[in-house]
Amino acid sequence: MTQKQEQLSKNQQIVLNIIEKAKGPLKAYSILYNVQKRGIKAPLQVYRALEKLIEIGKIHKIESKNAFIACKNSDCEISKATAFSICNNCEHVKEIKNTKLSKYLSNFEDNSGMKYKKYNLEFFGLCRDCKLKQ
Amino acid sequence: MTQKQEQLSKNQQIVLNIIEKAKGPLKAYSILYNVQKRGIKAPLQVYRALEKLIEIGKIHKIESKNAFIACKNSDCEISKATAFSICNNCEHVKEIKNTKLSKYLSNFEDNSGMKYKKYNLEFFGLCRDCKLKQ
DNA sequence: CTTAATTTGTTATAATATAACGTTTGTTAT
DNA sequence: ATAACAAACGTTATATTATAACAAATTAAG
Repeated sequence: MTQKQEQLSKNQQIVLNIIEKAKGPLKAYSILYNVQKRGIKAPLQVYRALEKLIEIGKIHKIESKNAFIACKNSDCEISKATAFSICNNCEHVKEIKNTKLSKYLSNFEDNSGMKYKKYNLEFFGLCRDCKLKQ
Repeated sequence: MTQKQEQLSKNQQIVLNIIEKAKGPLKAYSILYNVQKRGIKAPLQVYRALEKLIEIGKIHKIESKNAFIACKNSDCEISKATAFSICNNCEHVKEIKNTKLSKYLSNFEDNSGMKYKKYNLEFFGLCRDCKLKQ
């Protein structure tokens, strides 16, 4: 077994647990509220944990929502290529796991010849449930 | 001539002018500072103009930077499909105009069958200048 | 004109995020 | 084991980004 086990610190583990248990993306201050019973008292403690967790690819930030979600893409150890679908109605967010898409985007080059190491894509629309309810 | 000329209000015009003259994306409070000589005094006046300008597709928000940039894509009247390249070093931001890319993304469907009306894509890397300087 | 809708001006405040500082804990090399 | 260094922690204060609420002024449409 060559699986490199990332050793998380206490606060990082607490914050990650909350995010992984959540049904959708969580906002920083909502995380803070949730972890106060576990000893984390200040925003900065949360933000520092979030920063680290993003860095190692355990979570992602949904930029359009300023919210944080656990990575479901087990094979993106350090996640530089992210894509999400976001329902405009119920706000449900799902990480998109699509090899064709990620290959397409990872290999994309614009006319300036600039090659990209990282991208974030956010799709917006209505999820199936919300489409039916309309 | 069926060109629908959007009639902007005074504040909207002021804010748009600043953004169009800028070399890169501007932050809301930087815009505020820049337009105070023209009578706009409060953040809300700026944010309201920004909201409208985004709605009609004159500007876009760069989510990862909380900054606003003029739309260079003259044919996306109401811009629901945006893509940007962002240099991690010099922070230069450029709107990507690439028909293949926008077609690919506009037609993208994930396995849930969800179809998207809107997307925002932000690529990160080193622009040519910064790559050479490294 | 007058009614409705939009935009404005203003004050206050909410929500999101980081600076700066010193302390503690964990890792690595001797 | 311990010195030296790096990473994480705790804490206070503050910076940055964004919206609520309300009344007045302006503009568009019938």
